[in-house]
Amino acid sequence: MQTSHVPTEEIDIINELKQDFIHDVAEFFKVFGDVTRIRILQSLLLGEKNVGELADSLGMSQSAISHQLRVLRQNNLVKYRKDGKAVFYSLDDEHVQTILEQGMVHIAHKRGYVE
Amino acid sequence: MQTSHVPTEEIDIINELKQDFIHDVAEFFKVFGDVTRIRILQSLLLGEKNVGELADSLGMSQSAISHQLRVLRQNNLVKYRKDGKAVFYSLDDEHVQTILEQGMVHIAHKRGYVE
DNA sequence: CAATCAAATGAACATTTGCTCATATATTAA
DNA sequence: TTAATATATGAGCAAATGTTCATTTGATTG
Repeated sequence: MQTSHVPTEEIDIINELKQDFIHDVAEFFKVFGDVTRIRILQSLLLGEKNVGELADSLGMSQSAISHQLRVLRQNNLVKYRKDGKAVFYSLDDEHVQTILEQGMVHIAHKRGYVE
Repeated sequence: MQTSHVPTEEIDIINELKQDFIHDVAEFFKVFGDVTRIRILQSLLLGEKNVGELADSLGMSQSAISHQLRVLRQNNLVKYRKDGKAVFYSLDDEHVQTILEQGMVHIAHKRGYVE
């Protein structure tokens, strides 16, 4: 066991930060782990859409979509822009797109669609 | 509405494949969306470990870890190697590592740890 | 102003999830 | 073979999740 010059209190604080960090990472991935949300994100890959358009194209209720958009919003996966009565949603940043694409590539490989 | 020369039956088959694909992608991300599994994966970033070592280092029961390892196994996030009574687990492929790291980088950014 | 349309929200409910506890399986050692 | 050790698994339960339904909020139009 190695000795250290860092006080145990500070170690505790660091471990707490680490725990919080892990929690946030898991929470972030959890958002990708739902069929409806993946469908929304895929739809937004093609460009911004308002809530009604998303509900129509996915064949789901406005309420269900709105609930899921809140989850996506709160976790910074999408951003939005108001235009009159409508609210247009789009992907937040490149990380979201990268992670989504990596996941799709991984599954495509596992399924044998790609060598 | 555009016309197409592809029979509706085939379109149906394609849409079903698409649905299955989306389902698999969501299922794949769901596996990353749990604190215990993220902790296991992070631990395996440093090298292979057996079940007991994982349980000890994470301070959780052997059963809980084993249950989660099964989820990770079934979804091809980890592979394993038997050695006597012990079973050593390690990350399955680079996609897993890439996705995990992208997620951590994303959160680090969002938290302001990185410019 | 009232009426209308788009989106957000809260409560309720069924389903899923992750743990514990007990037990089973498998491998090695005595 | 029996005992000991490592891992896997099944049942059960509490907590979390995703949808529907009803209602509210907010913005535009008449």
